[in-house]
Amino acid sequence: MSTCQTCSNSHPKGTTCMRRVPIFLPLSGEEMGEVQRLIVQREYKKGEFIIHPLKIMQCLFIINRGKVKVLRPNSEGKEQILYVLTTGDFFGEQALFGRMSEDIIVEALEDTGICTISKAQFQALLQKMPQIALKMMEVLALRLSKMEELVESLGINSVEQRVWDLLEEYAVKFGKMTEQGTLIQLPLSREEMANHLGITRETISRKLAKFQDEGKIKLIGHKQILLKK
Amino acid sequence: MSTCQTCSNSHPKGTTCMRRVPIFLPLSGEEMGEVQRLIVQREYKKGEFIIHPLKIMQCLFIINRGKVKVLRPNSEGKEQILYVLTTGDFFGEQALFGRMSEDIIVEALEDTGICTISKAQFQALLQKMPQIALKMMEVLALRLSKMEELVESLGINSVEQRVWDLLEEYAVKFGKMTEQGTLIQLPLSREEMANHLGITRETISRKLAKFQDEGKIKLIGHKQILLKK
DNA sequence: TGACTTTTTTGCGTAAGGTCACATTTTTTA
DNA sequence: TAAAAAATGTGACCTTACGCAAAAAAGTCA
Repeated sequence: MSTCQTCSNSHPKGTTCMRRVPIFLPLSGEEMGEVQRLIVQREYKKGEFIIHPLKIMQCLFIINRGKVKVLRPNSEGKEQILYVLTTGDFFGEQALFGRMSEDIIVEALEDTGICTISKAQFQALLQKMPQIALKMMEVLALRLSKMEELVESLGINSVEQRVWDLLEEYAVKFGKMTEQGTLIQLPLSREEMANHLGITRETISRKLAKFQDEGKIKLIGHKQILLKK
Repeated sequence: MSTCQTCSNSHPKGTTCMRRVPIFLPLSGEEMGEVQRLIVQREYKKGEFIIHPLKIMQCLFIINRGKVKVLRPNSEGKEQILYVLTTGDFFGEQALFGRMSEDIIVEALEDTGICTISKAQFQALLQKMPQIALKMMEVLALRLSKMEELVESLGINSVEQRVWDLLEEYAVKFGKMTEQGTLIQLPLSREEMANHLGITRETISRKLAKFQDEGKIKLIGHKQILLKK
């Protein structure tokens, strides 16, 4: 299922994954070493569940490599995708505050390496190194702001606008500049994108086809889109 | 427009508004007194803007009495209501982390008393009393969870379900138990509720009428709803 | 209390997205 | 590389909420 090893073992040269994690950036080298020893590294295969109602782990997860999707399923089998998280992002913070992370599911979108710290150890860490709490608060505030943006988009933008906004977001996060425009490596399938935007698979297909007809984008296979400039 | 006075002045008997504010609960009596001296109390009339793009104040706002709505307007004049906040809730935390609070508007829904602490002073406070940061982080995580719920609702629930969920939420927050059921004092107008749920004024009217026909609720004037048991 | 204003309700036609069924393309696997 | 599987695209039809307009109800103020 998943192998365990200390994070430092996997970086023999001493370059640690912690440098990529914003919430640990304010720490001194010595403090980082201390945190390092608490971290357990885990590996997840594409499609594997990292958090699942049937698989409860009370710890903080920090993505070292790869991508995950965070989603809430509803009773009728539909699912709302909340985030796509990648290197340096954390999740599982709900569990740290005693709140059961209700029905959140986190699934690996590709092979993913994750650092975990147990709830108890992380809470002790917060007491000892309050800088982490400050930084974490900042990241949470940012994520909140992001979620507020999504609410605005779901609430007042037209479907077409929502799809376009998503492309622009992905262009920034997953795009590479080329001569013809920005080439986006899509992290989600059509169905998953639809589940993020609160629409259906068919609708997103139609909107993308429309954008292509209008010359705004070029669909390349199913996993790439060229956003023309 | 708004009067200023230290919070302690408005509570001659020494009972301070701070006791109602979760993020200050972990503080000792002495620490509370210290924070108290940094607080400036302001009063806002119903309909007055507390945060507005044209009225930038870099501070943390804590509601002492009353209710406010937090909303994001879009370019076409529509507005998405994000939260209704009340006694003990805070807002304006975005500004504390250097992020411009883009286009957020906060407006008083009724006459409201608010405690404010300047950005600089609050940041110093966080350094000095890290318990506040821990508590604030917890509250932010809770609010994030709330926003995720709203996204789920906007994304996958039917309009009818959304309206019903809102009634149930208000029943908990603003309802009083009576013999016939829960009497809800609505904090928002039909239009505002619609702006929260991403639908139109007319649609929410129709759904409420339908619920009434089905015997689930009883509309009492425009500002009260009886949720029958 | 009565006139006035604001908010809400309701009817009706329309547009937009959902649903279903099936064709097509891409990706995966043998 | 070919066959199988998975994902995506497309057309026809249907449902639902929107938008406009006008009526009704509730709230407000002199």
